[in-house]
Amino acid sequence: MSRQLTRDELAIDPVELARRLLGRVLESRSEQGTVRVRLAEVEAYRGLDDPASHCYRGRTPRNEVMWGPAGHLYVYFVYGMHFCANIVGLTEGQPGAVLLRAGEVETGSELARMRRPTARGNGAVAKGPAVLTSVLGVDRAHNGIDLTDPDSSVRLFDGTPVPEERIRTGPRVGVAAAMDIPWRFWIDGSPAVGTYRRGGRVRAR
DNA sequence: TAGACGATTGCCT
DNA sequence: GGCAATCGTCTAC
Repeated sequence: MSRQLTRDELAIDPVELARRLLGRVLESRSEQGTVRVRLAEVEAYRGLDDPASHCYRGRTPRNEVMWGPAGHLYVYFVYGMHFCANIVGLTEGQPGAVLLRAGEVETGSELARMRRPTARGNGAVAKGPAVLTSVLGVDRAHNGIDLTDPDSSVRLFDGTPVPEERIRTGPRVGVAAAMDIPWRFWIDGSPAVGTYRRGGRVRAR
């Protein structure tokens, strides 16, 4: 069993944190069972100087968690039907977080498939931020949860390290602002990482 | 208080 | 590859 990460290890710049989170294992426990996902794709959002970040326009009730201590989970609702999960980085008073985009299901693939029967990748991978949250069973109720607390239902473990040469970086996905900033990190060759889609969604209708 | 829109996904052509 | 679904959050008035 691998070691649970400490708050000190997560209280760093989100860009550096994003790189370090690759290969880490996120575990969610519930009455249904346990699902463990090895993170394969993440994106950094650094508060005040990043126009794509939820914190760019200041502190609001929604982004409150991002302003708090590192190692907590920031979950938000998007597009009227999906949840996305972030891990808060930096220290208190300095907003910033890392969006969890995709991962490989290590434990509980049956439960994962049950939670997301139509998901791409048949339960072995969680490809996409909203797929990742539903596979883990994470929703609004998990907003603000402490990933470094041994008693939490969602916890973060050190997993297996990723060799530097397998880490790739590129522009963030689906954000219209600051598209040129290469703050997306992924593990090269991971089955959980999809093809790149340009940011700046064209509005339908 | 009304209106615009979003860190997405999956169905349909 | 195109685009609809769907609603919480934020901004402007």
